[in-house]
Amino acid sequence: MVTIDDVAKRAGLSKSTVSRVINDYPHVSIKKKEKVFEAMKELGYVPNSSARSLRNKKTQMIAVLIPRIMNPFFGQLAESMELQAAKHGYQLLICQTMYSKETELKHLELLKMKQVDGMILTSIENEWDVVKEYLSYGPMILCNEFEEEATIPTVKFDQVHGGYVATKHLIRQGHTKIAYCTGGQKSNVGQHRRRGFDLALEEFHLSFDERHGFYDAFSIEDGIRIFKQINQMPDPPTAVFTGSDEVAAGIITGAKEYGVKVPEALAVIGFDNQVITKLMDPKISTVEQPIPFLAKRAVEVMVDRIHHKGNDEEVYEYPLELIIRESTVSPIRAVE
Amino acid sequence: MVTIDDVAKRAGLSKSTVSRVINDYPHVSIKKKEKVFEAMKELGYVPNSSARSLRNKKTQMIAVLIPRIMNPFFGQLAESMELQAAKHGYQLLICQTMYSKETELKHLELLKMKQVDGMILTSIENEWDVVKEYLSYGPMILCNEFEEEATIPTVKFDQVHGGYVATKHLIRQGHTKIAYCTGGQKSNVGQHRRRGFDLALEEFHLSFDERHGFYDAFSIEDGIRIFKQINQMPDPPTAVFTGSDEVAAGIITGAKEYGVKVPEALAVIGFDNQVITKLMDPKISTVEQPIPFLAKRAVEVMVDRIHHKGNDEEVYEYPLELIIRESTVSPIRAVE
DNA sequence: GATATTTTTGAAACCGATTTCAAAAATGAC
DNA sequence: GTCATTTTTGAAATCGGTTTCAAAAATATC
Repeated sequence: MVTIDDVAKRAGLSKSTVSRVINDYPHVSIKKKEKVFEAMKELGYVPNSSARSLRNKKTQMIAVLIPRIMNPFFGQLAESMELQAAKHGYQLLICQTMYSKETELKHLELLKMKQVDGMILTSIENEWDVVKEYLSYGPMILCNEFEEEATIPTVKFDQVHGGYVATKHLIRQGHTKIAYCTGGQKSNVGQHRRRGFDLALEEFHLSFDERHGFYDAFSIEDGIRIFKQINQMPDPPTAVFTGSDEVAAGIITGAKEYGVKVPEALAVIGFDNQVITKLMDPKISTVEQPIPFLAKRAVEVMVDRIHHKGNDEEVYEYPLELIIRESTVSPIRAVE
Repeated sequence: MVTIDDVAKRAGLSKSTVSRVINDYPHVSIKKKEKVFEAMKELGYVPNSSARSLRNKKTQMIAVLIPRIMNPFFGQLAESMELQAAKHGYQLLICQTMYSKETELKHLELLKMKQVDGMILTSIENEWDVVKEYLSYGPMILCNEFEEEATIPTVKFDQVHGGYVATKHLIRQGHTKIAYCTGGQKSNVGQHRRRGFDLALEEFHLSFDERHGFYDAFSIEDGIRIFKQINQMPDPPTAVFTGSDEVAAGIITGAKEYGVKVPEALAVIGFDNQVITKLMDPKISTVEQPIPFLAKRAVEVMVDRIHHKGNDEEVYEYPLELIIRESTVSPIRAVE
């Protein structure tokens, strides 16, 4: 392995000088600088990153905690963040919690070990009181998920508004019995969406039938299962608000199997605006979350915090936009 | 920051002894061992990972090069690898090349810098002659993609067979004019699939019309575009072999738009067996690649190579399985 | 040309762990 | 209790960089 000492010897200089050249410090004569470059090239020298990290107390790595890569929302978030991090000279360490508290805690240790310069949390499995203990070990920010009482930078979507516009759209289509169907009702993201949902109902003086609440919906399979439950109800809902496009796709798939027409007999709205919304028949109405913007800002804020710029009270909120397609628009039922 | 010296001082011992306890070395009396554990706990000590890496010359990190996370095939591969790597005590550094030669080269430097203990290549953008130069800097293996002349461990699918069974299936359904529609014809994965495709045609004494070859198909949009091209042909194919489920989904979506019936007027077969195949109407016939097995073996081989176990000639090949659904099975056309 | 000032350079300390080597302590054999 | 052997322990070297500090060299000032 070629070390800085080898380069120094070859160039006939001290390693201090070589180090200065590597880091582009001033006070090195052009002659010697060239000698160093020549020696580096001849030997194919590249600085050892562990040694650099140890001395600089910076690893140039940022960890991002996501539930799992194959969740399209988090996958896209991770992809965008990786590209953005690279632009800032950082590696992104993608850590999957797989929805497990223990796994999340294990990943949080990375901050203690100084293996990463900072940590971006996109979901939280443990109680905030547990997670916040790690704040003293390095910069942490929230992205997507959030905590009311957390005093760390937060980059999020306006989930209340997202839940509100989606629900209002369903109501405007003439629906009064709307099912609510999401995963992780514990999360604040989920709670805010629910608040938006409730807000819309209130505005139109509608009430919610608790039997129409499903809080374990994550996947396509969950959507299919839930459709079956809905289909057996004596007084079924005529519309479903879902927390993800996958769940919406599942419900539509289930409906097709049982010959229930979407949107005529059952309107379904998704969330995220994943590609699948444009492929399903009918195309799925949904709420778009501008993920790349969120990712970009999150990485920027993280990099700032690593360099002690910005402050812990920063909160950035991005708007969500309703996208109307076919799965909610029934000519029979339309009010306006 | 709490260091091993702080722990040593607190326990009234030397850091050598503390280090022995941390690494569970023998020859430490039970009494002192307990003292060390107590001190570590009181101080909340965790070893600094950069320091460890520098001294051990091991970072416990493996890099995996993939084109991009949002490509479902590579996303699933990355997800499976991450979980498997964690089991072996390794972090997985997911590096997206975004199909760029330069980005790939930049990531390869990680091996030079000793930032990772090894590298798994799942796709190759540069010429192999360029890539192989990095072999001297650390262990590298191929997973999914492969190179005939490469002398490094390879974990792959039997793509020839995959292309063959899919094509044979189409032929058996009575098709004689089959379009071929993939991305990256440069890759060996693609070439082997094509070989399987050609093999099946030969077997049934069919010829291939070069106007039915599309080699720039990666995404759903590409599929839609290609359908339009096919639809305008004077003598169009009656079946399409595609390199991914997304492209197949795109073609089907395009066909729907133009009122062309799948599979009656156009049979379409996908590749990968992604969830989308079960959601589309018609459900997409496809070739399943057992990604988790591939990922598991790749990580195992990588870990072995890091510990100088195994050898560079290892090649593991996994079979691909045809999955027949609706997009290729037309009652009108069936031969058998 | 002597002196003051600035620029350039290298020796040595340092980052936080692991490992070697030799000394100290404990144990065993008689 | 003495000597040989084994176990336990710590001082110091090491990994490969960066940074400090002081000395050397170059330049400026008069």
